[in-house]
Amino acid sequence: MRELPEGVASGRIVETEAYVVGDPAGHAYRGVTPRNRALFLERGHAYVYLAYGSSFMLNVSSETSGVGAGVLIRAIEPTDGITVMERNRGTERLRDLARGPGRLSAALEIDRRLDGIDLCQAGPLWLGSDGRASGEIGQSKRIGITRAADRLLRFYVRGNRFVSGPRVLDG
DNA sequence: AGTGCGATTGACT
DNA sequence: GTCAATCGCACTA
Repeated sequence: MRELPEGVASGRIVETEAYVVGDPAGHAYRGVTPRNRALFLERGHAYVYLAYGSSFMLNVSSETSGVGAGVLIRAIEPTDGITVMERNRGTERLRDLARGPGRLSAALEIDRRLDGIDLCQAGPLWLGSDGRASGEIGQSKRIGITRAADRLLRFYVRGNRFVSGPRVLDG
């Protein structure tokens, strides 16, 4: 859920990637730095960084305080605040609003200012559950990385059209 | 202080 | 399908 002056924008998370403890592909692999410090916060905090000079990536810290690991949120299925997201993305194509981590951040106006916030309590950005089943979960290799590229740490709602990249086959 | 490189995207052939 | 833009940051010296 993203709380903005112009209203609430939110959606269901349909695609994630895990960057686990001891993972050479993870930003926490080489220890704490100014950029990745939020990965070492208690699970449920936001780690936001800029990739390729233009795209913000939203992650959720996933271990206890002092241990670095996180989950990258790669896509959401938009449910509320569609108009706001359309304006932020410069398109009215629903499927393109938040399919991909950079697009998701653009749609929800996520940037470094949200780095380190607690996503488990109400605020400018937070996570909630509507109690509904998410659907069948597929598993695959992570997208766009070179190290530890064969690990099956990407998870997505199988067949969901708001998932970026492969969404049917495992592996 | 300088350098190389991405957890991507959008434009283009 | 291919490819360049773009810049903060981690790494080397």
